[in-house]
This record gives sequence, C-alpha cells and structure tokens, in this order.
Amino acid sequence: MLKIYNTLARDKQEFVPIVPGKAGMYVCGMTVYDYCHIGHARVLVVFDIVYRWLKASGYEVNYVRNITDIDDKIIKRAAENGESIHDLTARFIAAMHEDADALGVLRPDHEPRATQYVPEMLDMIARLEANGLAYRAADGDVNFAVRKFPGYGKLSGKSLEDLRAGERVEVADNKNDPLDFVLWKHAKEQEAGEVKWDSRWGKGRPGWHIECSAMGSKLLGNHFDIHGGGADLQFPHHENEIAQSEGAMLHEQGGGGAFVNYWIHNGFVNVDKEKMSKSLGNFFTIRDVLKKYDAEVLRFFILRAHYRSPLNYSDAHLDDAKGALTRLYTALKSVPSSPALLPAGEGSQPPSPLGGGVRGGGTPMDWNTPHAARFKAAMDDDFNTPEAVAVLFELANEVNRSQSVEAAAQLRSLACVLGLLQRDPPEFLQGDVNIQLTGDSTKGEVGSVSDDVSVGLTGVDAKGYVEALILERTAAKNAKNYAEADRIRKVLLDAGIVLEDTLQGTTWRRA
RNA sequence: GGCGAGAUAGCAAAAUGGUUAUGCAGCGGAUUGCAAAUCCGCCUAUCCCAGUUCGAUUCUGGGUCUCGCCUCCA
Repeated sequence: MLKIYNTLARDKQEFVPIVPGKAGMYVCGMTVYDYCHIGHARVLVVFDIVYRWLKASGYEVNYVRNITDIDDKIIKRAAENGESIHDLTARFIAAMHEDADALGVLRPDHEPRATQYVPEMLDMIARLEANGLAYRAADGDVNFAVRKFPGYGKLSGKSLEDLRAGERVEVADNKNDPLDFVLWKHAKEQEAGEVKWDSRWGKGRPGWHIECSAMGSKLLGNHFDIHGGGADLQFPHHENEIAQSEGAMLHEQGGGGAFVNYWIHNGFVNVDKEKMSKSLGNFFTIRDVLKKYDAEVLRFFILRAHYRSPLNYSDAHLDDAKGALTRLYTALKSVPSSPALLPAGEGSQPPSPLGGGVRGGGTPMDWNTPHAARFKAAMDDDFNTPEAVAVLFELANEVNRSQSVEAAAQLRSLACVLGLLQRDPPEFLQGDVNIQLTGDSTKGEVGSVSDDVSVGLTGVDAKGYVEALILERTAAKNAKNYAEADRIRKVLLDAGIVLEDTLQGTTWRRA
C-alpha cells in the first residue's frame, strides 16, 4: 500500500487513485531560457522515481511535465541574445532533454509547451471571468481576484491576512488587491509579434500560473491524482493553480471540487546550506557537473537523500556517492555470469510488484523475498529511496559473500526500479579513461608501449595502453620481478588507474 | 513580522517507545608476493531543559540554533 506525503494534508496518506489502476500526474517542469542546474536535476529525478514506482506498482500512469516556453525571462534573454524566442527555447529544450536523458530520467507521456495551449488558457480565463473571479484592469491586464475565491491559501497554509501583513513593497497599481495575480498580460508596443496572441481582452500573452491549470485540465482532466514540483512552487504558483482550476469549475459538477488529490513537493538542493538558485548565483548546471562526475553518480547522490529533505551539494558529497556506487558495481562485477541487462533509458520497464512487469528476458520480480519486500515497503512509504538504497547495499554484501547469481540478479532488478545499476560494471568502473602521463613515469623500462607516451591519452588509446601495461606487469609478476610489477602499478595509479589482481587475472578500474 | 520544515555518530543519511540502519572515513583481523577488492569484527549518535512512561533519540511542552516560503524561482 503506497503512502504519499500530501502537502495539502500535511501528512502521509494512502494513495487511492480516482480511477482504479490508473494514475494521472502533473509536474511543473522547466522554464527554458538557460541550462538546467542541479536543483532542476533533483525535480527531474525525484518525479522520475514517483513515475517509475507507480508503474512498478502496476498503475497505468499518465505523466505530464510541462515546458514553460513563454515568459518574461525568456523574452528578456532572447532580446539580450539577439535571437528569436523560438530559437532560444528550442535550444534549451534540447539541452534539457540531453541532461534528463543522461540522468536516466524517463520521458513523460506528455510534455506540453505553454505556447501550444493558449486557446485552452483563454477559455479558462473566460470561465473565470464568467464566474466573477477575473477582472480586466485599467492597463489591459486580466487579473485573478484572489479574495473572491474561498479557500485561497489551503495548500500553503497561508491566510490572506498574514500575506497582507508580510507583504513586501511594489504593489502593482493595476491590481484591485495586492494579492491578485495576472492571468493575461496585455501586449506592449515594443515586444515582438512572436509573443502576442489575440484574445477578447486584446493582444497579449498568458500569465505564468494559468498554463499549468489549462494544460493539466486538458491532458489529465479537471480532477486528477498527483501534482508535483519544487517546494518553492507551493506558494504562490500551486496555490494559484488551485484557485484557477477550481475557480473555473465553480459552477460545474455541483460546485466544482478538488483539482488535485495529492500534492508532492521536493526539497531544495543547497550549497553551503543555502538554496541553490539563479538569483543567488550559487548554482551548478547539470552539464558542468557531468564533466566531472558520472551521471549515474549524480542520480545516485540525489536518491541517497529523501526527496523532501534538503540536499547539500558539494564535491565531497559527490565523491562519497561515487565511492558508494562503486561498491555496488563492484559487487555485480564479481559475479561471473551477470543476468541479462536491460537497455538503459526508454525501454526499461521496472518490474511490477503485481507481477505484470517483466525484465528483458528475465523472470518477474518476486516481491516476497526478504530484500524485495523491504525494498517495496520503503518505496511504499512515501518513496523512501535512502532506505531502498540501503537494501541494495545489503544485497551487495550478500552477493559478495555468496557470489550468488540470483542475488546479483535481484540487486540489479531492484536497482532498475530506481534507474540505477543498468550498465555493464566495467563501463561504470572504468569510465571514460583519460590518462595523462608525463616525465619519469613513462621512461624506459616499461617497454615498447610506453616509450613515446608523453601526452594525454583518451578512450580506446588509453584503454589499450592500460591493457598493454597490465600484460607487461603480468609478465613481470610471472618472472617474480615484483619490483617491476609494483613500478608499473604505481605508474598506472599515478594516472588514476587502480589494478586488482584476481583469480581470473588482473582487472582495472579508475580510482 | 506571519507561516512552515528541521537539528542523528568524523562526514552523509534512514528508521524506531526497549532489540544491527546503510554508505564513506577510521581501527583490528582474514586474504594478497605487496596491494586493491572482498569478508569478519570494532569504534563514534540521537541540540538543550522539563514532562508522560517500567523505559524516549522517538510522544508532549519550553528553549536554542539552522533552513525555507511570504517576490521570479525546481
């Protein structure tokens, strides 16, 4: 039985879908005017896990993650770059997909873009106006009248009075009430035609909040199961979404009703205990981090913390995650015949606790074994991935101890649900080899292969070099020339390569 | 100021009214030509003060500190 911490209830609740066996889920995605940072990576990965676990639990999931491709920052950035809005957003949508794919994030079922749903937004604004919740301001903007919507603040726990008391300056003078928010922004003269749509309120473009209400309703219905996003979206964005969606339905179905049953919010990524954000300038883009760390390490790092907890980002923590993940892959490597692998990404369907899912050529997951049962219990408890990961380590210990192929297969199957451990161990353990050898370490005695190596080697060249040196070392070892063997090992260690002598011969991995 | 979340060993991070979290690091042993990896064992903990209880890290109250939201933000 899956339990989800519902922000609306401020408590864990049993997940009961609106339609048995199905789950509709909407997650606020990215505004595409720049590269994604690690905070975005967390949202992507966290809700990828929600998606995967719902599927693994047998639900037919309809996952919608929107793309905001029209907004003030996009317009500003495009103008700065001297490029069209379309070109800018297309570029960063492609970049986002690259980043998400690298992190092993499954594509959502729908990825609607705001610019493609303007008619639906206008329709919703019209209904809000008809319901007396929207008004046209003097300057042409259409605003939402927050005070006319009863229940405003129920998600964020804020009262209108408190908001008013704590309000900070710059009250837009076109609003009847400082708390009102814009549904439709009137077009400004200097803006490009690309950002203007016709409407009964004149040319303009949608406000931010309305897109999620409109696209959510369009793709998932007026009432759906799960809505997610970063904790910073709880207020005002999600609060406003509720006001819009429920306000628009006010006179339908006997007074409308709930827009969303379960609200899920993930915690922030922090740097030095402060929220990573653009405005603070303390952010790292995904692609920058991936230059230094394997994408699976980053994914694993995110999953080692509970999704609602703060996650402090630092190189030391990434190094720690890398070491831990190495232990898992090392265990898999130690078992001679690894089970068949699933292709990473798109095709990988997690095994189902209900028996429906099947791994590539393998057998369905048996959730009754002790490890699997604990894993399932952890995931059912509000997606407790740290606990689930702990089970993985216990399984790894079991694999190392028993060399059991079955245990290794189970380790891999369970990890698959988390989108982890699906690569060939050497691929992870050896990584992209990049060797930089200089000076004395390459001189003379190592033999022909090393004579003229004084520049950096990468990829196949480096691999061949390492393997040639291993052959030489093996020869030296066989001749009991341990000094030479140790020297070669030292050469490689200095280059970031660790040798491991096993019964099957010498293997290597990156340090 | 209003509202909310949190304080767990050297670091990271779960859970729990009494019984091993887990990973990294450290220590001892096994193994190894020496290592690495692995295995076995060990070490270090529940912010402070009261209360409830046979027993609290866990529940209640108070305090201290940290963080977040209240403005675009994942």
